[in-house]
Amino acid sequence: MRNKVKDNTTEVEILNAAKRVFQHKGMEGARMQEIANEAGINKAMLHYYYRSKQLLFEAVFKKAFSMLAPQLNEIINSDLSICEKIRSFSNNYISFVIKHPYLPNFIIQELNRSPEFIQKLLAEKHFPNIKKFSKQVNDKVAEGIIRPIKAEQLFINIIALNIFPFIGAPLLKGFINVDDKAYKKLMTERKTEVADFIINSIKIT
Amino acid sequence: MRNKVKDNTTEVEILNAAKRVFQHKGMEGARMQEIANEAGINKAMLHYYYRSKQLLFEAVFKKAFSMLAPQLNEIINSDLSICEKIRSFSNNYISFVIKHPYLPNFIIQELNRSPEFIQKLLAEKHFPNIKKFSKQVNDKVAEGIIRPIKAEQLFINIIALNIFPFIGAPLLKGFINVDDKAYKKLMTERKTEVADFIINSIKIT
DNA sequence: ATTTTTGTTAACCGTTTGGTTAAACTATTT
DNA sequence: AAATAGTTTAACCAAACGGTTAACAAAAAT
Repeated sequence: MRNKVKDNTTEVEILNAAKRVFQHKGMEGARMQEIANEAGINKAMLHYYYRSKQLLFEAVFKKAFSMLAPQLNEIINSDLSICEKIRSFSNNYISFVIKHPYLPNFIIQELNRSPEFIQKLLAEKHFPNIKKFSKQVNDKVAEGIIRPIKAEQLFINIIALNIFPFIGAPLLKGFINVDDKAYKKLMTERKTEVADFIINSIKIT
Repeated sequence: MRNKVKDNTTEVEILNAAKRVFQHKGMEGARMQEIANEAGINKAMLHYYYRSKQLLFEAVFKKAFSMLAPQLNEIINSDLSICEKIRSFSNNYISFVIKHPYLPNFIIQELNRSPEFIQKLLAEKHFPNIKKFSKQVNDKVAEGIIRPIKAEQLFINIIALNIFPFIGAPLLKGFINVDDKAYKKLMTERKTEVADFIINSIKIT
């Protein structure tokens, strides 16, 4: 029937250009004309392929979110031990975000702008659920393997220690007074540092 | 000469209205007309008192930042012990942010939008410097009182654990699947939970 | 070969935006 | 009470915005 080897470079090129512009400037700050320029095509094409700014934005957002979701799933639904989960997630996540430094801030910022959006995500894909991780933590606490802590609080701590340094980079760079290069080195150290910090806190010696 | 009891309620009212609108919608999302409506006055007054959107925004931003800076200073330049600093800061900061939940995200978001802005802040006020805290940590590590950790990493961890749960609230609420009330309860618990978590990690038993 | 569909562009459109202006109103000074 | 300075408003403006249109070019289908 339809030959699916259609020339889709334009559609993809738009999405990539939109990704770059949206991640730097956010939904409100981004301009359709700028995205068109970035993609090297006419502005009307954006509407031809994605109808509206809102829909183009959602396409970009969902793609960005789908790049992070699997990693978060790992911490929740793998069969590793708690400590292994923490080491694995911290290492993988930080390595990933060093390569895509605008991603976390983009997602967090836009979720704050329209918090109802999370409902859409929660409905569409089988959204990660914390239950398994929760049970695992509660069991280990009961067994006396790790210090008493609510699973929710531990989860928040893991996410916070991994994600925040990238979102708060401008602020933190100012406070600890380092340039981009030195800051990036700190982030690289955190691949193991974060896991050690968490495990030191929860492990009973 | 000039009677300085001038009726400044308009100027102040504008700033408060601008604060509300900017903190909810950000610089790009905020509309001058909306700020005027929020303040219950004519739009021209905004320009009469603050000349431009940019200057009005900067006034709001600096005021917001000046509400947080002293608390960050506490962790850096007080004479408390490290553990006392952590307990005091976590308790005070979280209590404060529960009352002003939009503040951290507002500041982080806008610093990411224009990271050069931090230079302005760094120049104007005597910006907090991490040196004293840094020395304190290095000394205690050398004395064997706390586990080996870079002062910068510990500082980042403290900030991350305290600030992120508010910035990442929409995301975290989705993941751990709780409503606003339950989430707020978690935040209240964190007033002590965060400090315990950190101190457990660094204290040598 | 020619009709139909798909892809692309320049020009255009109505609305919204931040910002201005000139006049009116309200104190305060003289 | 006249003049002056400060405050507030409605009306206005040019530029920028997201989005549309109509004409056209390239492929595909007939």
